[in-house]
Amino acid sequence: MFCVGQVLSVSTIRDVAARAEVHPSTVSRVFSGNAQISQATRQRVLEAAQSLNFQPNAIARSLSVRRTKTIGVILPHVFDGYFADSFFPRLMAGLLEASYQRGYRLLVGGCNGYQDEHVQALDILATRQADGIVVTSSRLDVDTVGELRRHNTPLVLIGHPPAQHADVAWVDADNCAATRQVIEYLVGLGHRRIAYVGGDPDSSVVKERLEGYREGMAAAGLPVSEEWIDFGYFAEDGGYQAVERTRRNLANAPTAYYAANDLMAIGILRGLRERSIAVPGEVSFVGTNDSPEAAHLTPPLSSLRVPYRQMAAAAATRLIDYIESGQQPTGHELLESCLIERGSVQKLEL
Amino acid sequence: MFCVGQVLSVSTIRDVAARAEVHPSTVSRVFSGNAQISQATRQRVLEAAQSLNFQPNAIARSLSVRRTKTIGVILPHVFDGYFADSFFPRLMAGLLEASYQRGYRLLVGGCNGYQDEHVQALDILATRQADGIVVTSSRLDVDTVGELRRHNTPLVLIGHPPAQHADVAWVDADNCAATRQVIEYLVGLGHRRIAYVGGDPDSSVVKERLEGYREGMAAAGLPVSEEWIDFGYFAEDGGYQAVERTRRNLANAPTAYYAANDLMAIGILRGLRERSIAVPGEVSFVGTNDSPEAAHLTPPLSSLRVPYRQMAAAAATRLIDYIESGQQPTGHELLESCLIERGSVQKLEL
DNA sequence: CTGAAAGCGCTTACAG
DNA sequence: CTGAAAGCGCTTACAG
Repeated sequence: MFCVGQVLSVSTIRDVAARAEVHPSTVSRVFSGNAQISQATRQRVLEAAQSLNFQPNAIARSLSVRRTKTIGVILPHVFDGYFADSFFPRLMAGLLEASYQRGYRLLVGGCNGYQDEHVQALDILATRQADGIVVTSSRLDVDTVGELRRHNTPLVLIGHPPAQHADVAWVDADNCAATRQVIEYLVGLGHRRIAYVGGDPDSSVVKERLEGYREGMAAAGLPVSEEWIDFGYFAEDGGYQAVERTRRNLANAPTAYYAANDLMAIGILRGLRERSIAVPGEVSFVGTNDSPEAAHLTPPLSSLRVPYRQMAAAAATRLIDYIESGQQPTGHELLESCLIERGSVQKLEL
Repeated sequence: MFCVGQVLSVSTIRDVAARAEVHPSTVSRVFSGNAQISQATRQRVLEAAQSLNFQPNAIARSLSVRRTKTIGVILPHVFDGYFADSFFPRLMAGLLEASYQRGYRLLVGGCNGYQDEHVQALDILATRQADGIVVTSSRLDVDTVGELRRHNTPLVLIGHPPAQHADVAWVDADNCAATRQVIEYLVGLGHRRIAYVGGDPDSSVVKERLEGYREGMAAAGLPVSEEWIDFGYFAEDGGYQAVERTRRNLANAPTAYYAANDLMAIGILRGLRERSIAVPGEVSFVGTNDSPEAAHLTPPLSSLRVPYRQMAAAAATRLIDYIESGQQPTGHELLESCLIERGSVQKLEL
């Protein structure tokens, strides 16, 4: 075949060995780094390698050492909303940052729904394409963690583990506590009727936040009307509909909304506007994630900033630590969220 | 070592062979799919595999067939802005979608700047960790494409290739034509003094758009004042500063702005507001990317929607086609952008 | 349709 | 410090 330019590293360890007049194992030793090699032969080998444009084949090495320096992650590529949310880019940034630092790469696979997630993850692990996996979805209806643990696979979870897998390694934000603090903040501003608009009720974050909401209300001695609790499935339109559903009984209508993401908060804003409700004069609202759009809304959206990037970096670091120590990961980390105060919240005028 | 649960596929092809009482090569044949195997022995092998929880080791297979079913992509994880822009998630969604469909996975590596990009890419390829690579950045000051081509490596570029590599495979949006159309649209609404706010002038997209801008102005017979051309480096603050710089000479101030991303458009909006300039009454503006925030600004932002996801999917598909056909990729695709009209643009009242 | 053998390109205990 | 050998777990031309 006719080829222009030098083809990618066609040479192997034995070509280099021949040229440097040493045994292939010696070449291997200078490239795997640790072994004791005399300056002289190292020099010769390096020169030979140089001139042959040699780079060790990572796949061959992986087969030999049974390690790929790769960590896996599975993403539900069929859900458009997944990529629109600011969780995703921050997740990737954190994973990449930590992996790069440790000389690892990310093997990313798609999945066509939550059921497929552990299938894909297991495939990656069973076929030895990655050394471990970080799991991001913790849906209560799909036992991804259980499925993976059954196979005794290095895993760290971003998010809380389900109760039966409490001893798995995980890192998460303080969802319950942070939501509770938001509620307390709103209560402190005079709000008494506060709505909670969650995402998908089958996800554990949403439950944790709901719990924080209930705790906050209870701590303030406020009753919770079930009319104030709604699930917008993380979509703009879900937030919009939540307004409708939570304001059927006008006498009991909320004066403040907490939304589990900013997109729903935007939908809530739209719903309030359509009803000519002054924002934040009559009704305040707080979003979650501090997405790029938050600061630019009218009014600017107060939002609970969740440290996704740091969480992802911590998860990857933890996973790599465990991979390299050869132990099954355990233990956890809880990272603090932080409320960014902006114009969408106001003291309630009585 | 003490282990609970069944460990991940410890068995190999020869364990299965022993159990099924066939030769290992036969086991290999039933798993690699193509070979002719009698129903009877296939059955026996499958059962043996089942009971041993066998899954073929992909790394070993890769070493043997010299193919990983993995495509590489390098991301500049050190640039925060990269992950904030809507380009990134759409890129990933498209790459994943196409890869998944073809049974490929993505090997994602970080890079600590544009100079590092081809170093990382080359490393992935030279060490045979991926079968090909999709390159996303085309910076005019760093010859990533040239570096990769020199090594005769399967590559497809998302974006226009630099002139000296015109024959590389690429897919891109119609940046020049689309920008030109935006300008013509603004001209049609009566605007005569139109500003162009680009991103990083060292990136080729930005040049292409600038060219479209100049073409559009020229076609309308309008002069271009160099004061109207500014570069905001894709940052909100860059857009804000562009307002300042383009309005020093008030008599010559633009009545419309085109920004090469939405974030800069948001900065422009802020700059205009601070000067109490009515939007869109006095000044119109158009962004690019139709990011999630665009629709929710006040006024809602008109934006040029670039089909990043489709571009990425097309690039991955093209790359995989080429990998599987064993040829060096060539040819290209140009995908159409689409202007989403919203409230930030108005007919100029004279 | 199936077996036996050589090979993919490394690594690493074992000698010396 | 270096060599010789066996092995990592597959694949695939070559026979039959």
